[in-house]
Amino acid sequence: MGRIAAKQTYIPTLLRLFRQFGYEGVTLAKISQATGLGKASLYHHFPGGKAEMAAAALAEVDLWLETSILPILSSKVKPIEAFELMCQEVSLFFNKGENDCLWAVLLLEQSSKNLFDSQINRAFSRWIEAIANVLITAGANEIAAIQRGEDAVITIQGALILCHGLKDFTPFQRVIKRLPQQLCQDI
Amino acid sequence: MGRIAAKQTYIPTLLRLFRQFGYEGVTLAKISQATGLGKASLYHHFPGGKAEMAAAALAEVDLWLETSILPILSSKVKPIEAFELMCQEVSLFFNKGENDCLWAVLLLEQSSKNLFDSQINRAFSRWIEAIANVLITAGANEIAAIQRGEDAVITIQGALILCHGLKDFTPFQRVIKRLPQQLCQDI
DNA sequence: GTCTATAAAAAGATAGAC
DNA sequence: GTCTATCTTTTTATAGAC
Repeated sequence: MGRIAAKQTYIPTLLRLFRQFGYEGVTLAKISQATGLGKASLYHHFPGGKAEMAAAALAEVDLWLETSILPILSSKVKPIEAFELMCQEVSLFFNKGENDCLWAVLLLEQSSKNLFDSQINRAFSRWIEAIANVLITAGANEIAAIQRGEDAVITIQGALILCHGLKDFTPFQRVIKRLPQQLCQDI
Repeated sequence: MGRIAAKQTYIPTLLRLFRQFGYEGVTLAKISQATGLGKASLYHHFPGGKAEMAAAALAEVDLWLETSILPILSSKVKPIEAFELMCQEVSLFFNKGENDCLWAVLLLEQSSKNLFDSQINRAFSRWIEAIANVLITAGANEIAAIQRGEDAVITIQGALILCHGLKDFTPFQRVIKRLPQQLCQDI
């Protein structure tokens, strides 16, 4: 197995660990146990150490956005249908609200050097812009469209936080179900 | 200065550190530097170590909820006025969106033992219930009222995340301004 | 490509003087 | 109540055998 393919094998585990415990909360011991690899082997695949492992997890989320979300929003279907497909993917990715969002985890930690901030900034911006473009194409005012894109991200991120606080994931499912209509309201 | 009074002196600093870096991201070295106290002195005030220091910071947020938010929602003013006062306090506490929320930070970290989960759960529940009670008193349906309370928390938490991602705090101010009307809509 | 062993640094915590 | 010094454990990271 080539090095790139080998790395791919461990990335879902890395993503799970970093979004669950945060950057500082993940230790090489935890990673070693979760992957079944010794520490030295981890450094073979990720010479940059923990920072490179977290970067790989973050890249996986970027890839999800690029391949599972943005294409839907660039397709020619009606806005309401695009948003329904988007919400379906979101619900799947976050396991109906039970998964944390790696973006939020890394942002809130503000770990020493803000290693990942610009990458996360770009991801948020691209998502918001893609939602706004759907609405603009449908005739919406540009400023209102961008605000709705922001509202969508706010709703998703806020619902994930609330649900983890309440240990009740029904609010996430409720707001996700409402979101497509909300985004198209009065457009 | 008595021990309790002395502790009080350092709590704002502790709150700032823990909400900025998270539980795992805060080190005793950082606390020592930020407070100007040596490590041993910190243990004099907080024999329970880092966990007790984080608990003190969290208690400060609880106190804010109890003294600055819940009384407003128990007062006899009109719902729209109560929510406007609430949002004013929220904006102040989070410095117009620039401060992180300690609840969110600690929740997302899921640090080993979930030390603070039940406390945060109770805080969210109390806040939601207080908002719902305002609306129920004004004649709203109970289930709808609770959902609006959830929506308020979702909006606040989500906006804080988004703003930190975008490094732009205007969305927080926008949704906070809109929130009172939104909560009273069609009630 | 994985391992054992080990180093080097950082972090949490304590003892005891003042 | 604060300090210096020290201890213990954890964590990151590397060397080198297989």
